[in-house]
Parts: sequence; structure tokens; C-alpha cells
Amino acid sequence: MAYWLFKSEPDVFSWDDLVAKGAPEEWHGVRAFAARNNMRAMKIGDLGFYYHSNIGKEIVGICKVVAEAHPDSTAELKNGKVVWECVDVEAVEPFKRPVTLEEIKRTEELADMALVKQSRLSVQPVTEAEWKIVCRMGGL
DNA sequence: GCCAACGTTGGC
DNA sequence: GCCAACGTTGGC
Repeated sequence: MAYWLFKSEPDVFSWDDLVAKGAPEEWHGVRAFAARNNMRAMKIGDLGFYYHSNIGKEIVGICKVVAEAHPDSTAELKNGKVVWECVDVEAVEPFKRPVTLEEIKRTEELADMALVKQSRLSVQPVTEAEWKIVCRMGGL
């Protein structure tokens, strides 16, 4: 099983919105190849952190992949072909306390996280070691 | 296929 | 609100 990190601007679609929905959410709107390729690599059951960008700048909970990559219904075709894809995710569990970007930057073992190194990438891989450390920081 | 220009993201 | 970083687009 692999671990990931999903970024969302909370004023567009927040963790609370995902919880309130109580159903799978299509992770549409990603328009970057690196992020799309990460989604293509996902398998059902993979877990991901849910990160609030811009507002909060913190990891607030854990979600899970419930559908593998499929065409993004909000994207236009290019020359009749699908370019952008997305997975479906569902809320699993909130952090007892959010883990902020600032804390992550202060933590030596997390200095290599994509969140720090490639701040613009909206769907990122997370290593198992990073996953465990952040979960502990989040009170899980 | 390269690379300059442009647009967007996201932290500060 | 600014600006740096970086990914994409499009001309050549």
C-alpha cells in the first residue's frame, strides 16, 4: 500500500466538506502531469493526508482512495483523447490536532517531504516513514 | 525537440 | 497583495 498527500484550498473544498459529503469525492481539477501521474499510480485502499493550502496550511486528516484513476469529468478532451484523470477519495479520520506546514518544516525527519521540496505539487507521494511521523504528530 | 514567454500556485 | 518557483504552452 502507498501513501499520498492531497492538497485542497479549504475555501473551495475543505476537509469538513468531504466529511459532510459522507460519500466518495471525485478529485477533479488537477491539471498538472506530475500530479496526474501520481493519481494513476494509486490503488484502491491507498491512504492520503488531506492538506489545506493557503488557509490553515496544515494537514487535517486522512482520506482513502476508493476508485482508481478515471477520466476527469470536468476536463476537456484534447484531440478527442482523455488527458486529465482523477481518483475518488473518502474521509477516513481527522487528526486529533492539525499538523502545520511550519511544524513539518521544523521537523528534521520531514525535511525531504514533497510538501517542503515541491510546494506547488498538488498530489504528492508520502513515504511510509513520513506517514508514521506525521500521524504521530497529528495525535493518531 | 528546445526554450522563452506566460500563467498559476502558494507561502509569506 | 506580492513575488518566487515552477509547470505548461507554443513558436521556431
